[in-house]
Amino acid sequence: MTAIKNGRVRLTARLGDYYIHMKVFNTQTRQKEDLKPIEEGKIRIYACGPTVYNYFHIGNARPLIVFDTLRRYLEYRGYNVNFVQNFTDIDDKMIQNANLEGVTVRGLAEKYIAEYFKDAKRLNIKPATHHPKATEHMDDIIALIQKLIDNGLAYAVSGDVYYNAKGFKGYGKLSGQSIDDLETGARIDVNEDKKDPIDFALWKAQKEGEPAWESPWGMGRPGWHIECSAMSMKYLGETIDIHGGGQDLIFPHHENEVAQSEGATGHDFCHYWMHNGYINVDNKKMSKSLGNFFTVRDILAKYDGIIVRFFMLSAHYRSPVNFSDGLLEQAKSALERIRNFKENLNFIIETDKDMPDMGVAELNKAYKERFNDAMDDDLNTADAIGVIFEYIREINVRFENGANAGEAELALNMIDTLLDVLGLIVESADEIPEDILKLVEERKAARAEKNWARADEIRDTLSEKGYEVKDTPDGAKISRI
RNA sequence: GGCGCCAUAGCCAAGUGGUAAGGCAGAGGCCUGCAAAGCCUUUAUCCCCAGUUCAAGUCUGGGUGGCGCCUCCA
Repeated sequence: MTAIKNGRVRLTARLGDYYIHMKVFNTQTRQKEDLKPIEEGKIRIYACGPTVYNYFHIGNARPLIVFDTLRRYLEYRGYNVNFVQNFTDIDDKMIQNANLEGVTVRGLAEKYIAEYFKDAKRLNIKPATHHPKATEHMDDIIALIQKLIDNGLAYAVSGDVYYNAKGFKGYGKLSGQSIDDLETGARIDVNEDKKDPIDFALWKAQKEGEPAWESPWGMGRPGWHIECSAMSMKYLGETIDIHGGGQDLIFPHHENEVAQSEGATGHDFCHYWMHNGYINVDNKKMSKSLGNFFTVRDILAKYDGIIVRFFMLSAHYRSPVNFSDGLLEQAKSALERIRNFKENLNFIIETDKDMPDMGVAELNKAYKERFNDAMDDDLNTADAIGVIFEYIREINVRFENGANAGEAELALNMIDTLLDVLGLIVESADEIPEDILKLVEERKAARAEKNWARADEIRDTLSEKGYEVKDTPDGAKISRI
């Protein structure tokens, strides 16, 4: 199969019965690689979800939006995507905030999981195929820890269980660190029970007043990393295609997941590691510990979720992006152009002029290919958005003097399809109420008599009622503001 | 100290070694009763210095500036 881009012919490799176009940047190899699914036509993705101890912030929103977009794109390309995103509902912060809010850890989790779905919906993030919770998978977690002990990669010490990092020969391969370097940089751990400073906890013995579960090592709770290994394996099998998350999870979280999963199964845990860049504020990483973060909830009070989503997708997912009100304003204006385009198309459909076809079908094909090429190139959403705007101009030029409804419908379907892949909902015009239509008619009469004062007066009235009227050679166009 | 990332117009941003997409903002114009939308024109010695090459924003080396991971964090 060939694809023509910039006048040059690009050859794509044939793999099995599929033509695999997509390349993704793999953190482990630090290069773009062809995405070859384990199972033809299917993709298994695990993305680390939020710890549900508070509303999620704009930094958390980035991986949610990025991997939701990846999932949407793969589905659009015909893959069956099994997308798993966990909720961490037990850890130190959960316990701390539950105490602060005077609720149980479970109550805290329930509250913020519900709030998560509200915010996610406004960002147009689809629910994952599965949303497993750590506290509901204790048996799986415990079994996995036991297996690591049996494999000689973990040891129990007075109710705690630690992973013997040096026992896993691949330790450090994801983050590109050698064990020795890690050890040099490791902080002195107060815990004397660890055999080595780089060992990490798989199970933590219960402390006074903390929630705990029964285990072969006594009452306790899982360490930070083990839940992802256990739940990934349960829902996606021992080897997955893609694992996603923020760059700050590469070490230690994902490195430890590799050690846990591969230490237990003896084979590859994940083929492609995809990590998104940070959201910065004033060029500094936004983080919970620095306290310079904005919750999505706060931002949504001022900006539509789709504006936030567009803002995120307007840069490549691996680049750091600065966050500010000014940039959201720019995103808002850019979306306005798309909205106008759709409104103009709807108007053309209503008007339905008797005009010859203008080659929209061919145009759609060409632009869809360019859009796909952009997305195939490591999910280059910024480039894909550029393609959408170029398409908009191209159609605007061709439809300068109107078009037949069929052509406009083709264009509308095209733009809706592409926007949907990116998860960008741009609302079409609602039904216009009778009283508004009457005013529009009245204004039309006034204009025919060149009674501009009256025409402008009606336009103001319409504006107050939330409608905007635009005059075109083919009549007045009315839309909601 | 170890590992790594980034630097493209006023702002945001894409860019496969062959001569700078797109969006926002600004200026001028077309259209228009006015307005809006749309269209056209316009705004870049691609951080600096060397090198490789017929050709470098793109590759190599060296600077400068900014940032991150190695510790809870997306």
